[in-house]
Amino acid sequence: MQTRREQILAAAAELFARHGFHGVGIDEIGAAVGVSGPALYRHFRSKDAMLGEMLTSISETLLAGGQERRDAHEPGEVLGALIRFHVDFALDNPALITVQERNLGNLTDPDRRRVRALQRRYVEVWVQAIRDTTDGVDEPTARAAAHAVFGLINSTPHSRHLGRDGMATMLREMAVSALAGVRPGQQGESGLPAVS
Amino acid sequence: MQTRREQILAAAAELFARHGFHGVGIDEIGAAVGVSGPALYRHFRSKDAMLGEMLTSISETLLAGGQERRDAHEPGEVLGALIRFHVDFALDNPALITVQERNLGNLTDPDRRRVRALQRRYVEVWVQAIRDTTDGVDEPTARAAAHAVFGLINSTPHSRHLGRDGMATMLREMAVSALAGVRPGQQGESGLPAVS
DNA sequence: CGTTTGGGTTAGCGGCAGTTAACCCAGTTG
DNA sequence: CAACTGGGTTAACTGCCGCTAACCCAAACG
Repeated sequence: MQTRREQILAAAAELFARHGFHGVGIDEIGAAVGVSGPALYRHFRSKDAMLGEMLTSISETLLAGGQERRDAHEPGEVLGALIRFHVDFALDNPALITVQERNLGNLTDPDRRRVRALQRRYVEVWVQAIRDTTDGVDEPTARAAAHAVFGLINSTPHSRHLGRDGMATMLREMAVSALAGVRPGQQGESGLPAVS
Repeated sequence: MQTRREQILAAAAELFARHGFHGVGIDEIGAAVGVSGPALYRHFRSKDAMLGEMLTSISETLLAGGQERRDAHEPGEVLGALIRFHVDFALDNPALITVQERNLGNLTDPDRRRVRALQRRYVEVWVQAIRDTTDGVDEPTARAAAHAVFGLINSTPHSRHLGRDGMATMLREMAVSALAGVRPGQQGESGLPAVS
């Protein structure tokens, strides 16, 4: 059973994922849990706060899961465990994954800082695992590779053709292969610097 | 040199990518091109129309590029060409990629249908190329794999650590490896059916 | 040289969305 | 059993946002 807050957050996540943060009204969220409109203010200080809590809790869950995998496995096994973990999370929480990807920009400034910090630490776990697995790969490359694999795994919500388990196996194998394709060596420094 | 419409669309794309469609006001878009507010209505019928034209033109560009690659290469070479093409497009138009990923849901109904149709055809080109390369792989799997690779390549805007060319090489290699990791065979039918 | 036209301006309207106010009412609880 | 409290309701305020109106003005053009 879920507490009311969780119930609301789940419904809101679904809606935010589909229509974007600003595309969803307070009344719709209320309607989705059977109460109408301003009743939500008994549970959350504001709409922004809902998104804030949602994204913070996702990031915390990911970070905690990542650290756990890192601490519970031999260095050579960590990356595989991380992949399994992330694939499962993405497949079981497609709405959350979508919201986290799309709506970082709609967070309030302090919330965004918090979430960014958590995400950075999660990525760091991956970076370490990647560098432990394929040695010789520099840190920026490992970070970029991690982001690329997140993109691959998080593509899940956009293609629900295979069953949940078929999808899981395919994503795991693709992720493993993709990371195996990351070459150590040249820093790749040749293009223009970032714009932003 | 760009026509005014293109200039506006480019600015709008940048803003939509950062703050989401509903997070950007008409006035901000105007300000971004040096005119203020309702001047945009000399060039577009509505804000919705701007997004519509933006996404339609992206999808058309992708589809055209995909078909071109398919027609200009031996069957065995098509997939590689598609990868190069898509990687280049994503790296050179990060804002557009972001908007296309995030804001499909904010399109007007007819526009969304149009864009979806174009996207489907683009995906179909990939599916064909994948099945021609790794034979034995069924269509749903190929489609899911295509989406996964899009996710991988489109992760670009979120990680600008390497230079443009370093990023390009890495993404190409990861994409190739990821697709090489797609096994033919079992249909993966074991999970729950899609929710939506 | 008058006039059409493309592109711009500011003022203002109408609607909607987030939030607050005021009120209500079941349970629990001393 | 009175009183508190948690969770709900509807009405109303306020500010923003998309869009239209009305007006302006340079340059092209017959």
